Amino acid sequence: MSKADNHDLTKERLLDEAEGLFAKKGYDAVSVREITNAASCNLAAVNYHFGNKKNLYLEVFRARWIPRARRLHESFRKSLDAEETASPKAVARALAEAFLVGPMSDEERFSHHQLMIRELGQSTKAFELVADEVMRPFFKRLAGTLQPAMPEGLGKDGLMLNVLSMFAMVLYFNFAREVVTRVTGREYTKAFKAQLVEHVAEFSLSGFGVGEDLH
Amino acid sequence: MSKADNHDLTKERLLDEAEGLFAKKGYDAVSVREITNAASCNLAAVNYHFGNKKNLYLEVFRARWIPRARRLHESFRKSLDAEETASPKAVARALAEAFLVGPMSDEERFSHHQLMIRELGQSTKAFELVADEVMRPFFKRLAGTLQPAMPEGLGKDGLMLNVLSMFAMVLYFNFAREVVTRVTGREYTKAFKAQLVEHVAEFSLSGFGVGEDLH
DNA sequence: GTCTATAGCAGGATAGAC
DNA sequence: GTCTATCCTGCTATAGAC
Repeated sequence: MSKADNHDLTKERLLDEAEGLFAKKGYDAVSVREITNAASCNLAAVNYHFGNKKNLYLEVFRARWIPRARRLHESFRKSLDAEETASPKAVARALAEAFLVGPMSDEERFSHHQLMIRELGQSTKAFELVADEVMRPFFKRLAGTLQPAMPEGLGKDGLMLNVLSMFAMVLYFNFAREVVTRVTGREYTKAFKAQLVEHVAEFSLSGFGVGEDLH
Repeated sequence: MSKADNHDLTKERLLDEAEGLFAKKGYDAVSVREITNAASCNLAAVNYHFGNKKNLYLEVFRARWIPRARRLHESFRKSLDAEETASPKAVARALAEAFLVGPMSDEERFSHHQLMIRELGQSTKAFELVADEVMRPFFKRLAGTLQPAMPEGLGKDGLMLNVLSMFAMVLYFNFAREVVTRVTGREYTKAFKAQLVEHVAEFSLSGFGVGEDLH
């Protein structure tokens, strides 16, 4: 293995482990020692590769979170293009599918949404990044796609509130698993996730008030 | 002022300040020094009154969060009883109203939901408390209220998913204010909050699929 | 009950050998 | 690039004066 390879590998491992730990426990609850242990490298590696802990956190967003969000949005777009028309029905289903089942593993999806949630409340630098580079464009585009099919008289605000509500659901069902499981008695099996997709798609579709049934 | 008064006041101030700070920054990001400074008392006060930091956190939930949640649920119940029948329409509106405007100040509501969000992801002792003593009973009862009015063929699971979806919205609009503001361009004024209540009520009502219009 | 002082430890960061 | 050794800051928690 060349030095460059090793260099990259260490850095990548650090990013991977850091993301998992930050997602699970939050920035302040994770120590640099914990991260470097998990990545099987030395304590000094974080400072060498990223300067400091805060910067590692930011880099997790830049190098991992944002690209994944982009992949997620692409996956959503693709399954949408497969349909003939971008009916609200198709949009609702494609979005639910992408976020609740989507192109990533359960672990990855959980980390992804945990990190998002942790940032949504605060106003950190990572939040700015996520909000401006990913969320805002995504919501705008989603609103644009849905707009032609929305009922008359629904203003720009109303449209965006519909989009946000739909997003609120996928977010909740991803990150509040514990509560969902406790209240419904259901584990996140394949069958239950399919049911969730169905539910979110139907619920949002009706919520849009377009008077169209999913079935 | 008697000693007992002072004792209580210090303890109460500690709980108040601790809740605000924990909500804003998260457990690990807040130091005991920060809390005692905010409460204008001595560093040792936390250990004297609560034993240790972790226990203060738990006590914030026991003495502040849970009672407030109960008040919130009562306020919801009351505005529901004022209506003639517990139609889905009335339920949706009352719930949105209670959680988005409700009986508390903006600051208080923000703290309340931030703390909830922070716990939803983890599986801490505070979460157990919140989930078992407050959320589960509330959701069950809500489901019971809605059940008679739900469409035929909607199973127990489907009903609970409806309840959870509705809750997901009020949660999101309360804690993701920054994003909502950035995306809609709207601040959380009285008018906008009224619009949010309207939206959540309408969206959920349609989402329930009961084929009834809010107006 | 409230304070000061401090013990005791874990954290982030760095210097310098290899 | 990676490691060890170490500095220093800031934390929780407690002992003991008042």
